Amino acid sequence: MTRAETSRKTRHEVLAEFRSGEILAAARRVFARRGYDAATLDEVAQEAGIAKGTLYLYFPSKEEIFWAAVRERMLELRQRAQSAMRQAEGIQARLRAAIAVRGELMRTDAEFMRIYLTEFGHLCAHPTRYRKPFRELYLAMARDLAEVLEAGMKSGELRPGPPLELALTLQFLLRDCFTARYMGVFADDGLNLENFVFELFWCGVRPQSARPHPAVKSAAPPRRLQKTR
Amino acid sequence: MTRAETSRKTRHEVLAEFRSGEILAAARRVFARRGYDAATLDEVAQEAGIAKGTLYLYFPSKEEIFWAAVRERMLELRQRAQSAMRQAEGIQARLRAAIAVRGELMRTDAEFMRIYLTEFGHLCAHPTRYRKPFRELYLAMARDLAEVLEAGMKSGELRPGPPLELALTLQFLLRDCFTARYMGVFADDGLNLENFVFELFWCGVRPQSARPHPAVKSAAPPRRLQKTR
DNA sequence: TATAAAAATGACTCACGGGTCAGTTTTATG
DNA sequence: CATAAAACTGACCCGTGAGTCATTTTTATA
Repeated sequence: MTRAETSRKTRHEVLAEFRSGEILAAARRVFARRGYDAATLDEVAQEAGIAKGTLYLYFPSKEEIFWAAVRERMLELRQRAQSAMRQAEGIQARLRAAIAVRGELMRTDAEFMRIYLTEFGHLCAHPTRYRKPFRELYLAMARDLAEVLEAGMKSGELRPGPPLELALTLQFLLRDCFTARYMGVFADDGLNLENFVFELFWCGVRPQSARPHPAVKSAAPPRRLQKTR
Repeated sequence: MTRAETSRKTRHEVLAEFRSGEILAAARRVFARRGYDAATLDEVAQEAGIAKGTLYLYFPSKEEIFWAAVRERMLELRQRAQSAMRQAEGIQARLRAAIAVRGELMRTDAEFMRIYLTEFGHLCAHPTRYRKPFRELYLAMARDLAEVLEAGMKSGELRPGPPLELALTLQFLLRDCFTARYMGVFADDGLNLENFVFELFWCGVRPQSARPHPAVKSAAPPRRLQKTR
């Protein structure tokens, strides 16, 4: 076997990869619509335009399909966040970059977002085969952030605190605020979510100057409590 | 029918209420262990020490049992939070009181906490019969908090900002941090969760004095990144 | 104690969906 | 084109669990 042959993917492998990708995309749509438990593999197969049996040529079980669909996106997210943070300079810019990458994903991949938002609790808490790898990936992203925070604390740009816990907190805030926006609880306009989260994380709510919370457009007065919607 | 008769509960009603309570408590234990979907009514009945058919004398469906079990505790939580906030004086004390009440529930009712943490996403997002009332109750609690925040903004104790969004954010933070603690991701010692959340919400992470983040015990140095556990 | 009403029971039904596999179609090869 | 291998199909199998109801047990009453 030549070098070229070992490094190049065979026609079969390329096709298999393509098909897997299609299946995972279809799966994300269905899991987003129904949630993990209510989703059926019949529906996933239909969505992917193949027969149910074919799913089992590419994946061994429903659980594996789900986890593969989620992992794919999480790995991408981590990659992008890492490189965005590396490119930025200074603690503020790095945090904003990390936030922006997550915001970007939320905006562009509604299916993944919905899965992430609704299944997060189960992903973390219930003893499925994929709980451990999920936690590890989630924690790894938090650790990437925590390194930035820790560097900021050393340089004096941040006040000292527990870096990993603060990093997790920031990840939580982002997920939650996007959930809330998605659910229609957060105002749809006049509130830049990424800015809102950054500002809160950075400054908190107490008054330190006459400057208003920058999440509010200066034109608009502080919003009044809104009715349920 | 005399006045006394209309206001007093009959023996039958008292017993029925007691039995319902037992069922809901058993249901909370089972839903906490298994999650909504994996929980079976056979197990709930066994846990309650009754036959499955008996469940249906008190509740019409699995969904209703679940929602009744959750609602009961959420209503209690709201009551307690309201009265705690009313008793406290000043914005700081009121926020701390609201946090303390939630922390207290998390500490004393592990079953409810686990349900709340793991099913939150589904509760919010999926079109079940109980989604709307759940959202309303959750939002109502946020609005209670938001009123306090808004008063603080008017009095200048807080910088201006969107009150409902900030209130929701605080609720999110609390749930998430308790989830993290519960999952063993947050440090088990040296980190007072209620204090940590309050401080972050109040001050953010940027340096404003030499004072370290009070969430860290002064004796302990800032914690290093920890390995997955 | 006799008897009727209320409460409780648990075996049963039935729809559902994950997973299988014998049979069919497509593709690769000589 | 012939033939074998690979890919795909979907009807079927089977465990599961929500919800039912004929029967039994308990309670209230006269």
